[in-house]
Amino acid sequence: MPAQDKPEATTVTRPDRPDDERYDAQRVETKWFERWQQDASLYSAESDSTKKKYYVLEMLPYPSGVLHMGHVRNYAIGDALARYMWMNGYNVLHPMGWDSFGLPAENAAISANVPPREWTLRNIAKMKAQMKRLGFAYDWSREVTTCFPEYYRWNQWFFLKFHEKGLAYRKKSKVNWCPKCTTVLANEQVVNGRCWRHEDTLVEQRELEQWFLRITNYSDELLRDLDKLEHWPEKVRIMQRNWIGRSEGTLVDFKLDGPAGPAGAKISVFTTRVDTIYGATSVQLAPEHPIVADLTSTNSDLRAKVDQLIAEQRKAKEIGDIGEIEKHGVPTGRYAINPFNGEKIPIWVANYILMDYGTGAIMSVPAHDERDYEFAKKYRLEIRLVVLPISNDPEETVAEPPLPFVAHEGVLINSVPFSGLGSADAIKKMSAHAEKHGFGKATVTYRLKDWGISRQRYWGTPIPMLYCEKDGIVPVPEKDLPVILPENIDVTLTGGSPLGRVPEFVNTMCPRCGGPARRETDTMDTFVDSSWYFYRYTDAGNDQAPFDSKTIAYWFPIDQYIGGVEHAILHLIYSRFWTKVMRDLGLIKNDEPVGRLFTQGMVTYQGAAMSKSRGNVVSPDEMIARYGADSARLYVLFAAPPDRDLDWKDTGIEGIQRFLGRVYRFVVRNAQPSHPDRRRPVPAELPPAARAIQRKLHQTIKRVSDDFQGRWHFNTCISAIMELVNVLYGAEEAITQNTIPTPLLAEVQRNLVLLLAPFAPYLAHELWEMLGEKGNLLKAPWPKYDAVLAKEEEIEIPVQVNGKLRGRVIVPADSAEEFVLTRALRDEKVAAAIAGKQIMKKIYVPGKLVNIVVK
RNA sequence: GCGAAAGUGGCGGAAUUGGCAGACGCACCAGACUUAGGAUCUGGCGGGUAAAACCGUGGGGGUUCGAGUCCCCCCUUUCGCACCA
Repeated sequence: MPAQDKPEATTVTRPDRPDDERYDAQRVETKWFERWQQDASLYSAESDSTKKKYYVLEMLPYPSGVLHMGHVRNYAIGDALARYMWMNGYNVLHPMGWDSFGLPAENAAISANVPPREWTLRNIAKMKAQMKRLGFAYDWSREVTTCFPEYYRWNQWFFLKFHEKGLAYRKKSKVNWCPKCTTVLANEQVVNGRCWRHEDTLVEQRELEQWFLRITNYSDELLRDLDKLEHWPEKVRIMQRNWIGRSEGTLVDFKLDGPAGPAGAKISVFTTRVDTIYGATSVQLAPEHPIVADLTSTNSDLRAKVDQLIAEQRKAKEIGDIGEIEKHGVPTGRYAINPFNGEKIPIWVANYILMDYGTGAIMSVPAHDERDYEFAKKYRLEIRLVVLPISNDPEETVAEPPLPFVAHEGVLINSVPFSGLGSADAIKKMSAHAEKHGFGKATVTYRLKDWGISRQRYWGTPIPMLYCEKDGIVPVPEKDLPVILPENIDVTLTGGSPLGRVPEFVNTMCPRCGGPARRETDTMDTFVDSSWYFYRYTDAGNDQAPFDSKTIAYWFPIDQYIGGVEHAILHLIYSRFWTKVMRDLGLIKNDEPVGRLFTQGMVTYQGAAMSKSRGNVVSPDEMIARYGADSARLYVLFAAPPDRDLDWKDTGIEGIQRFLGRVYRFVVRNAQPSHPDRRRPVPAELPPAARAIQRKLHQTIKRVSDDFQGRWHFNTCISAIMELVNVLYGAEEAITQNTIPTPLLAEVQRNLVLLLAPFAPYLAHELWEMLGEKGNLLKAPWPKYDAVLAKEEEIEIPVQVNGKLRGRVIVPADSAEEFVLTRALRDEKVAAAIAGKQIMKKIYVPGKLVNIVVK
């Protein structure tokens, strides 16, 4: 509207932009938030659907009470994918739940005097409200809350099944104890000798009776099936492979020379290089090896030295660098007999031998092992060469290799009757020999140990076991499940399992003999809860079974699982184990729970992980209040590719807000919801300005669609949409002059909204309505691009001379090589660059570039 | 020590298959509109030069008509593993 048409402008304060063109995120988001609230089944997965299914899952959070930006990023990725799949016609399962057992609730009870259940439920309510406000499309009818008896009774049920199959057992052993958690930890929960929740707290070793799950029965399968997980990040697979730590080798028994103590008369040694056994010049024991106790029982001087070694090992573990420890050892004065050659070799105790790997004893072969070499040098032990490098030339006499010679390919010497054999061959034959003579065998060891699940804490699933004086350990009968976690108990006292102080809980009756029995008072590790929760989503209300097998067959495996890499070992290996056990129980058919895994990067602020103690926490609530949920979501997707770490910048989100404002304004200005032509086909012949818009539109649809299918670089998707919007703004003049046909203008706006829908659902819904569209945008069909329309008619070809850019020519896209080269040579700057020189070669890369090589 | 990933303007990042390095955004600069601008729009924005030339993807070498991209060596950062016998 021309300025002279509004004479009152001098007196009235008037924004340049009418209010209805300004994007008010709060107004729009509140409006849709309220509408979405009213439809509880909006995001429900269909049961008995004939559609193709898509199960997209984000790792369920611990209900700490507040979402952080890492959550927002995780869920924004999943939500975009879920919405994209809905728009592509899939039956999408996109659930959410709460990993709601665990220590923080108990600690809150102690510090704030709020019962754990109350504290937890309050937090869940807060976080759920935040999730809803962020517009995440979850099927809340399937919500799983692990601290509810409806859920944890199935933990107990599974435990009984595991127990029946011999996969749950009780044993006394050294276990990891965190003094701050005042409970036991699984091996997976110990990081560099410290508690995974308390970086500053050293884990102690305690001897306790504990329940274990026999994950080691599945070591091999867990390892083998990693190869099937081709859509998992290589990094995670490597971490799991390392954790399982499979190692092939040979067990060899060395007889103890002289009198034996209670620990026995032989020392079993594990080695991967039995081919070097003729070079063994000592046996080295871990300081905590049981035989060491025998050997030192009459020698207090030696005992003191061994204790010193134990202390050194502990200290090194505490510092977290057992690898750096100075090698130390003491001779015991006793000898062991090498069963291969009958040789007597000295027994030492050394601080670099670990009790928890292999057998806690090794044969020391200084000539062929770096550590043994270092040790032997230090203590002047014999170094005997028994393997030579393979020579390529059989005539050549092989020189002695530099020591230690650790290559795995070699030829045995000094090892009659095995001399002359190659190492690999020798290992097989010598293992067989040991087995035949009863002093050893080929074997496989794993680093993976059974999963200790007992926790001496209150806020967890009670382990459904009883102790009867007469019948011993008795499982709670299935019909008596769930064993309810008592409420209103005082968890503030310390020392022992809190449940042990609740007589009503502890004292019960033995189901076998009717006599008095005591309940198990430990609770389960919370990783039990998260090992199978995603199965429960498929049938969350089932009170007859954990789930329905047929429904699982439809939904599993999970198509896309998204979460932080910090669970690469813990949660993800336990989940795989649980799946395999459930399969063997006949409950499910799939071998693996997760088809595709995506690990998103961390969200940092000022270069560091956000944490309350650092005071660098960016609050999603504050971002929503300032910029709106769409902006916050779009920004976390735009600022970096999702697999990379993202450093939060407040100015960045402002740019996103501006962009959404531009989109909004464009549609407000150009929407023609009741124009009769808006649904008509776009004419085949278009003026150049219109054709440019059409071309850009189809290019953008292609780019965004391709990224969803492929590499998930949502940052570039969003860039592409920004480019489209920039083109539209560039065409504003053409639009006001009516050069852009209405069908095209309507189509480009519809598609723009559709492209934005997975990322910025609030704005997209608002604009969808503004465009006069009646159908639900959530399931509106994803736009298709036309490759022909996306193609440029004319392209600009850069022309290089000797690889340097000298000019450009504009040619029709389908020009022949001949034509392009002719035009290139005719270019002024190019002609100047080759003047007086001889053309050696002319290269034309179709549609890309020309390079003229001259001399 | 072993393994993996990464290193590109002032910043986040793009360049998907060996083919115009710096898309898109932030910051900054200029202009327009304005009583005003922390709104909006338009333009500029690797270094260098009057303009060119020229130089630029951690460093060095190589392959190629052509290298951010492939190969070799080295440096740095992050992550994982770490006396695993």
